[in-house]
Formats: sequence, structure tokens, C-alpha cells
Amino acid sequence: MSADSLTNELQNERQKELMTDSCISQSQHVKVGEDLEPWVPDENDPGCPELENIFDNPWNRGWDQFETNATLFGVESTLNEELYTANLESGPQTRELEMEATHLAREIEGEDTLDLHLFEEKVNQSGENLEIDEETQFSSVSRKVDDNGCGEIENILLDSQNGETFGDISSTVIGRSPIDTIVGKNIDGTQALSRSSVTEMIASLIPDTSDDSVLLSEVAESKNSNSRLGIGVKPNFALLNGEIDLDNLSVKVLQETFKATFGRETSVKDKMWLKRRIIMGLTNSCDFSTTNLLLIDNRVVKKGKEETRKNTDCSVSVDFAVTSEVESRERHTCTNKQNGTSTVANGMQTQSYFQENCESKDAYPELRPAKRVRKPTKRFIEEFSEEECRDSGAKIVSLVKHNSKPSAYVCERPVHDFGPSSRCLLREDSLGGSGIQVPYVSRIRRSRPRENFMPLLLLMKTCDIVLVSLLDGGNLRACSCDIQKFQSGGFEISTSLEKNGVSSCKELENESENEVLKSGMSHKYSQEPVRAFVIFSMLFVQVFASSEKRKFYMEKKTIQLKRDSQRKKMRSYKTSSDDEVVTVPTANGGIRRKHHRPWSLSEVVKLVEGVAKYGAGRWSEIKRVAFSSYSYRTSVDLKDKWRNLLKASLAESPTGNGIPSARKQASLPIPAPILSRVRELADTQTHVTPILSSGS
DNA sequence: GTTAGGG
DNA sequence: CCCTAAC
Repeated sequence: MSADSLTNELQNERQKELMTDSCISQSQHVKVGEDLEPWVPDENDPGCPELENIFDNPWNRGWDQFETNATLFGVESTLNEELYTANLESGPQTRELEMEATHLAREIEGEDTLDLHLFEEKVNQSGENLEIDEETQFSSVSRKVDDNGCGEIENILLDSQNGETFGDISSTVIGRSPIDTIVGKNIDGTQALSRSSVTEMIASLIPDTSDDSVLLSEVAESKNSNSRLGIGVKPNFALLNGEIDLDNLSVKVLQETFKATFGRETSVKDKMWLKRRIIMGLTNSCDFSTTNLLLIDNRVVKKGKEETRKNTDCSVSVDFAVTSEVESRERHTCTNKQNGTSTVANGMQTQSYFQENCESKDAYPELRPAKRVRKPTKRFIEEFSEEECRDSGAKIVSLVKHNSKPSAYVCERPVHDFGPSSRCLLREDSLGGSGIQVPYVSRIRRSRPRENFMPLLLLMKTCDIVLVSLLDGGNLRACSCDIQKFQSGGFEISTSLEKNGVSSCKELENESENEVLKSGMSHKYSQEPVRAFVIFSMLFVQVFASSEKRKFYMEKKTIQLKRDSQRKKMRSYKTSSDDEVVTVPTANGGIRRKHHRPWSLSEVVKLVEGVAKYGAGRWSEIKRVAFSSYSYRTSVDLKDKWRNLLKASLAESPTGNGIPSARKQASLPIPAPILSRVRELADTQTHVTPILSSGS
């Protein structure tokens, strides 16, 4: 076959491929553009065996495949329905289970949805008019649904571009329920913020939109599902009530804690993993043991006996302190668990504690993610947070909107409130030009979460109540606030944002945006403001700010701290973290390695001495002996530093001729004597293994 | 849990 | 300084 014929062949082939139906039709002289008529089956023709739904046809009604099989072919069916379906055992529990199932079903069917489209469907069904503009209805991306796990990234993205993006969203959100959840814990068992006071507080916080009333009434009106909620196996966070440092726990204990937290065993031995999971679990779970009042996702959840309703008409002043971030993550685990453990069908008595957290999502099927997707790497998140840090230059407190009524204050607390590293930060770019300022959240570095988490945990424990705003998914922040007395007119917000080293937001990855934190410290309710640990959504703040209907007069105000005792407590907590988090802005504008801590000469000397004493490689030993007071220097750090020293010593004077390295001195130059000592040690100690032989 | 080595 | 395989 010649090359030409081959190409011809190919061309023909290609032409055939490119032939369209119309081309073919034309070639066969079929009229192009002829009106098409639908095919109608012949009325008297029963035999269309290829048609779908053949059994739906009238002439097939009542056709029994088994019967036909038996008569025609003499085949008896052995089908046993029970082989494929579970028989419900009738017993004492069945009744309850059925009732619960019915209840759940009713709830699911009756529940308001937060998904715009489902909402639309519902409204359409009920024949009402949906008063949402088309743009919102069809064009807006529904941020509520985090169905692929990317919402998190998205939230981070959103976070960094609040200004542009949020305006859009907030309008959508206002159309829905602005606040989803509040969680309160009563203080001494007799006095607690009542539902209504909480509701009022939220009512005050939320801008007036037509939907608010609906929502709030819903919040106020305790759902009758409460009874179901108190039961079941709860995570035992009593384990975490004391001053337990997760870092000091062994893997075994961590595993036990994990079990207590999640209600299941784990074989994972990775400490860090365990710690993170536990922390997450803690963050996300409801511990009813110390909580009398919970509002979860539009529902008031009450524990045990009736809570008192004393403070119905007190007003609230929120004093935002400490901000940190809670990133939403892995809430899917939660839902999955829920599906597995608390369905009625499996007859399990154990209700997963996820029940509380997730059942609401059952009511919102749209909230249930389809599948889990890999979460962004820590590096990714970190890079993002770095960008964010640069972008939104943190400012110290600021004013917000002005209006006739000075009802809200932005307050700044003394920096020393929660320790030396405290800072008051707000970001001003977050609210789409509304002018309000949002707490600036410092995202923290990837490792050593413990330093950040424990203070947060402890802070939380010093709080009297825990408020969780569950708005839209994702971007949650946590802070602690003082809530003061209510006045009829409104409320006071005094905001002070402090970074009290509680920056381990990342570790608090909230598996679900609608989760509950507890506060474990009981506190007498007195004239003092109630301390609240607040987790709020950035979107909430957005909504809050973007409403023109309710205006707030915010003013900068510094208040005196009232809680010396607490401060003392915090201070004592503080001592445990002797290594404060450092971010070093460099001269050329960037941010340096977040935790760069230059080695001091004395440290180097200590290290060299340590190596001389114990030998290179006994890093943990050296760490224990010589660096016990330097908690930020890990054995790995020592090893790294020694490696660098060795490199430096070799580069500096490989043969003692003292040629300075071409590499410029990044930090302080190591004195030659030390370097020579390093070399000396290296020589004497690495008799067998040649160190860094690759370089020479 | 610690260390080595790559990044 | 971080990460992680390997010990």
C-alpha cells in the first residue's frame, strides 16, 4: 500500500467521521428541515417488546412473573421476601423506635429549609408566593451547601475577599435564617439565660428583615423534639474538664479519650492525629452534662429539668475578646456517623452524640454532603492565611457605623488582659463596604497546636455560656464575650478583640458549623457580666453589618476589666506556654517563617556542649538536659541546628584555611572557635559514619 | 518515641 | 523550620 493510498484512506475515514446527520440526509435527497412527527404506537399492536415500562402497559397488568414461570416452564420460585428485607421485631422498643421514626419524618417534612431552592419548592407546594428575586433564586451560589468539601477552601477564599464576595452572599443569607443557633449554659443551675432572653439578644443582633420574625419565633418556640435529645450516649468531656494537657497524654490515653469523645474505638496511634480529633470532637460536640440550655440549629434543646427563665428582660452587652478561628472541616464525618448509628432501622439503642449535631442536618438534606473530599493541606491553608495576613492589614479596633442611638460599643480591652501576646485586632476590609469591622483572625501556623489550643480551651472553660451562631457554613470565629444586662431598648456590644494566644483555630476545625461548645466552669451569675464564649460566623457579621434597617452606633471604648480573678487564672494558664507565637515581618514586606526563632549564641554553645557530652544523635537526651528550659527547641531542632553548624564549620574551614563561605550570613555569624569545636566533635564522634560526605 | 534526611 | 520515613 502506497503512502498516497494510505493518506487517501485516512482522509476518507476522516470525512466519514465528520459527516453529520443532515449531510447524510442531504446525500440521500431527504428533505431537509422537514417537520418531525412524534411516533405513535399502533393502537392494536400489543407486541412492542422493546419498549420500556412494558409491564406498565394495560395489557400487562396483573402479570405475575412467578406464575407465568410456573405455568409455562414449571419453575417454582423460591423467592423469600424476608431474605431481602429486615423484619421488624415487635417488642417494647419497636414502638418507641417507630414513634421516633415518625417524629423524625414529620420533622424532616415539616422543617424549614435553609436551602433556597428547597425552600422555593416548599413554598411552591404550599401555593404561596415566593418573594425572592430571580437573581437570588437562580443566580446566586448557595453557600449553604457544602457538598463536596470544597466549601472550606471556598470559605478561606471568601474570607480573604470578603469585600467583594460577601455582599452578594449576605443578600442571599438575609433571605434565609440569619442565625441558626445559640447555645447557652446556665450558670449555677438556678439562673440561666432563658431562651427568650437569648432569643431577644439575637433579635437585637440581627437586622430586621422580614424573615427574622419567622426565625426567631422558631427559635423561641421550643421544638418538641427536645425530649429525644437528652438521651443517648454523649461524649464524655469530663475528661477534658480539668487542666489536662493533651500533649502529656500517652497514645493509649488519647485513644481512650478519643473513644470517649467519638464513641468509637480507634487504632490510630498518631498522637497528633488523636489530639486533633479529640480537639475537634470537643469543639463540635455538645456536652449536656454541664449545660442546661442548648439551642441547636434553630432548636432549643433543653436538658433535664426546666430551666429557669429569669433574665427575660435583661439586655446584652457583648464584649468580644479573644478571637480565633474555627475552621469548618470534616463535618461530613459527623453526618455519616449519624446515618450509621442513629437510624431507627438498626435498632441500636446507642444514639451517637452526633445525633444532636447532625439530626438537624437530617432536616436539611441539602446540608448533607455527598462525599468527602480531601481537605486542603495544611500548607495550603497556611499559605492562604499568610496572604490574608498581608492583605487585610490588621488594625487595632475601630469605629463602625454611626447613628442616632448609641447602642453598641466597640471596646478595646487592655492588651494585658490575656497575657503578653494579646493583641486587639480588627479587620476592616471584611464587610463589603458596610464599614463594620470584623474581628481579625490570626490563622496560626501548622504545628504546635497545643500552645494555642489549650488557652482557648481554658478560656472557653472560664465562660459561663457558649453562644454559637451557625449561619452559613464554614467560616467560624470564636471569641469570648461579656454579656451584660439587657435593657428594653437594645443591647450593648462592646468589642475587644484579643489575640490571647488562642490562635489554634485550625485545631478547632469545626466539623460542623453547627456545633456546640461547652464551658466547663461553673460561675455564679451576679451583677458581673456573663462571660460568653462565642462562635460566630463571618457571614453573620456580614449580615449584621449590611443591613440598613437596624443601625448601630459603635464607638471605641476602653473598659476596665472586671474579672481579676479570671485574669489571674488566665495568667496562670499562660505560664504553661512559654513559647509565644512569633511572626516576624521582614524589612522587604514579607512575613518571615512564622516561628523563626534565631539561635542565640548561648544556645549554640549549649548545643555544642551537649553534643560533646552526649554525642551527636542523642538529641532527646541533650534536649532534656541542656534545653529543658527552652521548650520551643525540640530535639529535631537541635538536630537541625547541629546539621547546620556542621555544614557551616565544613564550609568555613574545610581544611582550616579559613575561606569564608560564599553564602552570605543570614543571621549572626558563629564564632570561629565554636565552629572549629563543632568540626572537632564531628571528627571524633563520627568515626564510622561520614557526616555530610555528600557535599565534599 | 526518636532520629535522619529531604524539602 | 517542617515533614515524614525509618528506625
